[in-house]
Amino acid sequence: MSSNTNIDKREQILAAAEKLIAESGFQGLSMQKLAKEAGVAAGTIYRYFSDKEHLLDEVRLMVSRRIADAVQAGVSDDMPLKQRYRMMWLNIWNLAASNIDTISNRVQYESLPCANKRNTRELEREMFAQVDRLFAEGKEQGVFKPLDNEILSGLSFEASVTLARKHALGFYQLDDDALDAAIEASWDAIITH
Amino acid sequence: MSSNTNIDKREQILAAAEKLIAESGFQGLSMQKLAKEAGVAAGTIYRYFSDKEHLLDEVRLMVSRRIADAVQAGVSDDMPLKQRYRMMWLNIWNLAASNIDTISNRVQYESLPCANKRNTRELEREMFAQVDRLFAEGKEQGVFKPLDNEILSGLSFEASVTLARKHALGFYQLDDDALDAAIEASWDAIITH
Amino acid sequence: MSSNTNIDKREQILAAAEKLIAESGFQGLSMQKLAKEAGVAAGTIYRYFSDKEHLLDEVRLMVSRRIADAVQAGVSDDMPLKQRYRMMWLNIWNLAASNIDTISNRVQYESLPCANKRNTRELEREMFAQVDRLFAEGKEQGVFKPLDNEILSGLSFEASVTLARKHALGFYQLDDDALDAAIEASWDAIITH
Amino acid sequence: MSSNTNIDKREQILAAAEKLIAESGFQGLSMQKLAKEAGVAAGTIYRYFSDKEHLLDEVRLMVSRRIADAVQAGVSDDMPLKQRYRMMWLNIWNLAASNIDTISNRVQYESLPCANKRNTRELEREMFAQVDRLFAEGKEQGVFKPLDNEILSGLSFEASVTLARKHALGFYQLDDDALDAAIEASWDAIITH
DNA sequence: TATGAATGAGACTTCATTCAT
DNA sequence: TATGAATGAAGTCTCATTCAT
Repeated sequence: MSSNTNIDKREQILAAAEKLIAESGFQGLSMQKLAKEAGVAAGTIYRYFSDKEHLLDEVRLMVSRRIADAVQAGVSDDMPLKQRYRMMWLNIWNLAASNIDTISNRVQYESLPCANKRNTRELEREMFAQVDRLFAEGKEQGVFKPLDNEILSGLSFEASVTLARKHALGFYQLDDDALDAAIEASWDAIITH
Repeated sequence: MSSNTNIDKREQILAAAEKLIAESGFQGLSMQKLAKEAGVAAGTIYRYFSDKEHLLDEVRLMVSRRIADAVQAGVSDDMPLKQRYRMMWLNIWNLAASNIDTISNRVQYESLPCANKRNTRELEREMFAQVDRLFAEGKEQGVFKPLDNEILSGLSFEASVTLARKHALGFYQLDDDALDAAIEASWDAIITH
Repeated sequence: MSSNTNIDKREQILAAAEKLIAESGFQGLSMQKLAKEAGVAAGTIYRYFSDKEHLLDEVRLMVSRRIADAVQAGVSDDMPLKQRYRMMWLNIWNLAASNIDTISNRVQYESLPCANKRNTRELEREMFAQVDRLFAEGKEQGVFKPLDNEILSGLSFEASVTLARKHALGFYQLDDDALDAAIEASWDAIITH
Repeated sequence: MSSNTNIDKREQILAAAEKLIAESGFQGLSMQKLAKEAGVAAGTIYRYFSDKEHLLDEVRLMVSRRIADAVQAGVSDDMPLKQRYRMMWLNIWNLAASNIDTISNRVQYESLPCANKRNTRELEREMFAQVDRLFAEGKEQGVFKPLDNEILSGLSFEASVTLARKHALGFYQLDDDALDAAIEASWDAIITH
């Protein structure tokens, strides 16, 4: 019982943190507000996280994990390349649509000092394994250009993120046809012609 | 001499602000630190900017302007489309190389509340007029896909930004050939096939 | 012990505030100085009062309550009118003598914006119920002039306040006979002749 | 010409100060706002007043002088006592009606540290010479009670001030009859019976 | 004499963190 | 282990005053 309670408290705090960040950004997150939202005392937070920076690291990791799961949802290695690509692209896009806060704060998460810690980066790498496998396989088959995975990603999926963010912020509207055209265009960027 | 002392001081403050933001992000920018870095008293800042928010607006505008100038440097409308595209792409890339701070914090600037003020957005639109003309002309000639300029930009130049940032952060190394390949790849994204 | 620690701290702060205001007026009251005088940290004040304005409201209320209690001390409705009047008049006078700070700053308290809030005024009305009853009864009996209570008060007790203040500030000296004469004179103002 | 200009500037500053104080109280008076309102540079104020405190002293004196003039307006020593009394009482009352700011800020002026400087007090004494003569004459004739002038004033004219202030602040309404009754009542306070 | 840009101390307030309970 | 009152450094911003022009 008690061991579960601990885990729950930790999760409670992380969940509350994510919620508050989504609502009011990082500047809006104070430890007292967090304590209140999580339903614990301020001092309790410090039993699970050494300090605010550590807490933020963990929040970021949690969010990355959720994004990774969402992006790779429904994708399996035996699907055709193009189908996998479209699926992940749309997963990213829909993530933005259904969960604007998360995506719109992604840049905030990326701006955090911890984002560059080697440890954190490796973890994220692992989480996006499916993406890596897609690129590796595509290059092996000669479908994709022989470029570093990071670059292929920057040319394709990052466009999805960028476009989704601008879309969420209301820079423009996209109908289904235009969305499809954007997917095809980003596909053009990484395939050989 | 005396007539542009004011202007100088304003510039001093803006330059110092940009430097500090580049070094430690927005959270790291306090008015006291800024005053010290700019070599003025804290109160002096308030002669030129009504409050911190206004200051940040202006920093953002200055950075946007610098980026716009740098991106469009050397580009003229009578060059061939491809040459213009490569030039701007490389301008972005080199901007990141020579001025890591500016580019690496671009996302932070975009997260600022003011980034969505209509006024600010229109100004940025004007600044990137050359980019808009490139896309317009390319679509007219049937070279580019018939997509919204914002989307074409997201598919091509934003990739440059993304790749340059990751490169600057040391995620990977790129030799000249790989760089050239990346440019060609992003070009593939926007042209008709 | 622990249950009334909070109350104590609140009282500490209010008492310190009253003292500092008495010493140096409202302009002299800074939150830092108050914290020091109260023996707490600056931030602690904000656990008990949302901001300076709220603090000042509460100080005012406390002072009003103390004055009301002191003024009406020992007075009961079954005493003769004149005796009640003299008692209250002297209570005011003695309050000034024993507690110069409080009385000498009464005008300052009255200048506070909160002094005109309906809520606050009603409270004060209740506190001076004894005074109101005195005037009501006196008018009923035909002893007092048929004037509004506020006006009767302005003609009689306010004179006590005014004279006590000037006396406390050293404008003049008053022996017991003169004091008695002043009471009788103010009594003359409100009775029918 | 130049000597007049100096005087003008000084007056300009004092007038602007009074206006701003009437509008927003003492807390609202900053030297920069004052400079702007007076149409001079901030530094200029310091050519005429050694510091803010000195400036406030002078403002207070000016206001006292204006009040003294207003109070004694139309009163001459050859009028009957009662007429003089009524005239001055009404002068005070009307001053409050026509110039609420001045009267309502009187308490603020009285709270100023300088209000107790001997120098200032003597000056005010002189200004209210007419009042002093009224009381002296009245006592000589046996009409007034043989009390100190300060006390007679506290029993009579101060009531006028108090009532006028509360009236101006909206504590109650007074018609002409009630006003007349109040004057008579305060007269009762100081005459022998 | 007049200016007004510059100063920097100090105002109010927030908040990450600690520690006695 | 959990609490939450207390802390005090640091934040943004104001303003009386000075001084080079």
